[in-house]
Amino acid sequence: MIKDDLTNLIAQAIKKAQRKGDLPKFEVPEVILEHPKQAERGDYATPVCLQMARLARMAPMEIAKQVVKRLPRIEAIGQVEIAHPGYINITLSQQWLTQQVEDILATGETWGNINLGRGRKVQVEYGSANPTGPLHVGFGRNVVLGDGLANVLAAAGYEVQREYYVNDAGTQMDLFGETMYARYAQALGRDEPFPEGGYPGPYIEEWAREIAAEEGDKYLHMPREEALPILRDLGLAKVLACIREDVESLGIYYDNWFSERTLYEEGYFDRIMTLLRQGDYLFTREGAVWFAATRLGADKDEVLIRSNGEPGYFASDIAYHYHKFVVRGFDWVIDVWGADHQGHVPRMKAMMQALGLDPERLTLLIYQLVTLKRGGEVVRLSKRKGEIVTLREIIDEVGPDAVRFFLLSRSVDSQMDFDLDLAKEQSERNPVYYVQYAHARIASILRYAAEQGATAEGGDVSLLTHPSELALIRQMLLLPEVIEQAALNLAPHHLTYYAQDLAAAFHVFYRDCRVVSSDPADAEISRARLKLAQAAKTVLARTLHLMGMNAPESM
RNA sequence: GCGCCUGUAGCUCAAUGGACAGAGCGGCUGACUUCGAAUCAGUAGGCUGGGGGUUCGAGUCCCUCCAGGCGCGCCA
Repeated sequence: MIKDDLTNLIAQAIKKAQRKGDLPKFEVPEVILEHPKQAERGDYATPVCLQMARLARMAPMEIAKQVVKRLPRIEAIGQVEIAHPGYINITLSQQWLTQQVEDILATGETWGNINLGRGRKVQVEYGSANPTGPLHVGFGRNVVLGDGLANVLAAAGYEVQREYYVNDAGTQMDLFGETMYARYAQALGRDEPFPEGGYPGPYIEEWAREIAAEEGDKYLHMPREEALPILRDLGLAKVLACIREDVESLGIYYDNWFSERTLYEEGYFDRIMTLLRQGDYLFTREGAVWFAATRLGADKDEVLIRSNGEPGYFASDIAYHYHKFVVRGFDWVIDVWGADHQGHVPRMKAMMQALGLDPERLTLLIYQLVTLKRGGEVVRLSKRKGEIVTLREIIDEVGPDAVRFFLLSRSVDSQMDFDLDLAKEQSERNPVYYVQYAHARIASILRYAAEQGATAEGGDVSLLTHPSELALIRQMLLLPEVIEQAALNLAPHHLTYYAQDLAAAFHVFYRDCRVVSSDPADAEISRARLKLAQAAKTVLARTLHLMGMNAPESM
């Protein structure tokens, strides 16, 4: 990536100036390259000479002179300027810029990839809701964020695994089983009472009716204790199929669905308990077994085995993460959590230490919760009453691409409002369609060109000299940097802004530059512009795909 | 009370400690007789919640106050 090249060249120039005695010896700070807000100042700028002023005890302008003197003029560098109070501004050469179009065309859909991850194995776990019903709308942000991040990390050179954690053990699962049993019995006409605290909602009744239709009434003829786990698992299969369908309608496909129950069946729970006991991290209080998280800096201790003998969720979490790191060997694990789980982060970090693992290898990515609105009014949800809005409803109402774009478009730290009416109302003129329109428009131009017998074959990209052409190329070249920024900061929302900028750059190019012309005199520039349009289509499609959206040929 | 997050244009939100704080929507004014007007151009709109501090330089870091969200269970 050109940015890295320039960064290295500047750092080398500084060191060379030091060796030659033009600058005093001091430790060179990290060279930061940024994009100046004013285009006249060039493509890249660095304030590094300002930072070095104190170290060198020289005026920043003078330092900059010495650095620029030692900066090799590679082909990509067009102009280098020193600006008050000590910035170095670099403008890319036009020749090099236009050549990048060929580069993009040759590389294709993988263009923009970088090697930040160096093949390290990272797991992104997201969407892991309790499998007791369809995905709630609140989990929309979770899966969109997790999947978008996974895409970004894959593009940044990590080996990524996408995982869904199936919470198929524990008391809430038993309660779900009792609910299924009651609904199943009711579906077959028996007057079975609804369990205390059971799961309301029409979908469970529907699954129970399906099971009754598929399996008949045989489970009513066996003891309730025997029928419960069977119906629980039949129901679980229905829920998981439903959840899978929900996420797949957003274009999300998991690599692995990991069952919590297997942690117990395959002995990992026992193993971590042994480990924790050996580390002296366990103690008993009031009949329960606790994890001494406060000994490792957490604010509270946590129950592992409740006084009724049942392991709590945290025990599973420890075994689960032991499995992720020790058994499966992930270098890095990212769990995507809503802000309502934020308080557990210190105990997760304590757990890593207790397992002898570097806490840095576990990232808990916390996003703030979504407020659902309809026409400016907050939609109040009551899980207890079964008044939930499902993710499915939102997808059906707004469309999968718009759901992904909107939910991805805010930083994780931003509490966001999702106004359904607004999302639909804007459907003509919202950024989702703005970006997709640009792609469809290019596709249309390329189709038109083909009809007219115009071809990019043999096009000379060095003819691309119009400011709008160069601006479009510059915008395309930013994708690797956007991917890097999104990967480093775990902030895939940058993609949504970049996509709009890229689309805008194309629309401006379209306004200013005729691609397919009937004038024979334009044949040469037309071929070059077809190359540019093709390249822009590639980069736009890539960006849309990174966001999990479709790149339509027409709309 | 304690912890985490947030407060930026009328609304929804961007901005790796760097130069004059940006975008979309909404408002106003313009542009389709050759490639898609779901587009483009122009314009109005800000003491970045208040106050201190660190820094050559702060929307960004620290302290404090105010306001909002989420936690603080032998639920997950």
